[in-house]
Amino acid sequence: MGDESDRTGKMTAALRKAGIRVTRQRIALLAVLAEAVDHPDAVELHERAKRLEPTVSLATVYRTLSVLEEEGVVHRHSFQGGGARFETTHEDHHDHILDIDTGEVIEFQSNKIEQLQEEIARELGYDVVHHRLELYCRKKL
Amino acid sequence: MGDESDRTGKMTAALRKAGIRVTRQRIALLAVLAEAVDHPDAVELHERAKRLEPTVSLATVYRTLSVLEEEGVVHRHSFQGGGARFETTHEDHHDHILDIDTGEVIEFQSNKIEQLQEEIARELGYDVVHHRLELYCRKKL
DNA sequence: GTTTGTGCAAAGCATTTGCAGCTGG
DNA sequence: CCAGCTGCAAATGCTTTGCACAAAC
Repeated sequence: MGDESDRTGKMTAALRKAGIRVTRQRIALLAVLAEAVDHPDAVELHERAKRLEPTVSLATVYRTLSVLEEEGVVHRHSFQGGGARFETTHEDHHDHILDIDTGEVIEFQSNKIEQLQEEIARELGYDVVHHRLELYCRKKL
Repeated sequence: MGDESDRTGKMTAALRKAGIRVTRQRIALLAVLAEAVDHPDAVELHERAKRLEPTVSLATVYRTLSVLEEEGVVHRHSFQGGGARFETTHEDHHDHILDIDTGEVIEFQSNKIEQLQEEIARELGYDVVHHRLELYCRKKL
């Protein structure tokens, strides 16, 4: 709980820093994002936020998510099937495993793969600006 | 030219095999796909196909692409920004580099990365069914 | 002749936007 | 106060679909 309000605090601070007004709707969304351990989509975030602040509209959820994304506070993922899903940015970069059957998202991290990517791009005359790596998987029996 | 009609031939064969009728519109689309070296989207494919067969509609392009995808004849890619882009399936599996500035697509292949992916999934109790790896890059100076 | 494919226009879906009113600083 | 938000509803962009006609086999 301490952690959670810390994160919310950091987020509101980020809003303030960006010269952006701190409204009831935005606070609600930030709280929801802070406590989310899954990777919810906009509709899901909207539903959760409405429980804290019934006046939030889906349009505002989208607008706020875009602002937060620009500020680097959240990441937007466009996995296969359905709409975008969001997560709060955390320290370490990571990629995702998606459980095909359940839709569950598992995070992982591989420096080796990262290095190989850079290497491949370099050999072809490119610099990697960002990448997308998703493993669509099924649980082993 | 021989190669190209070979590929078209293989594709029509694939249609026949799937018990699907071979129509003028589908032949046009197949020809366009066979000669495409880039990764065109549906609208672009529609425009090219219309040059061969003016009666093709965009709806049919989409419908045919879905059939071809199910038959494993083409692959659909959903890169960031804009709609889906298509390419004919070729022997070797590969991933993509996307030039952020030009939209150009470069293919590459890395067994090492592939192996690492399997390894990571296995350790977490998963089998990789398929994956998506895209490097969004900028040309080095 | 059936059965399947086609064009057209309308519908779907996720997301964005214009606008008149509300509200934070 | 007044710029910056907000909800609402309408608009967007890509893709799919219902339907009556056309064309494969």
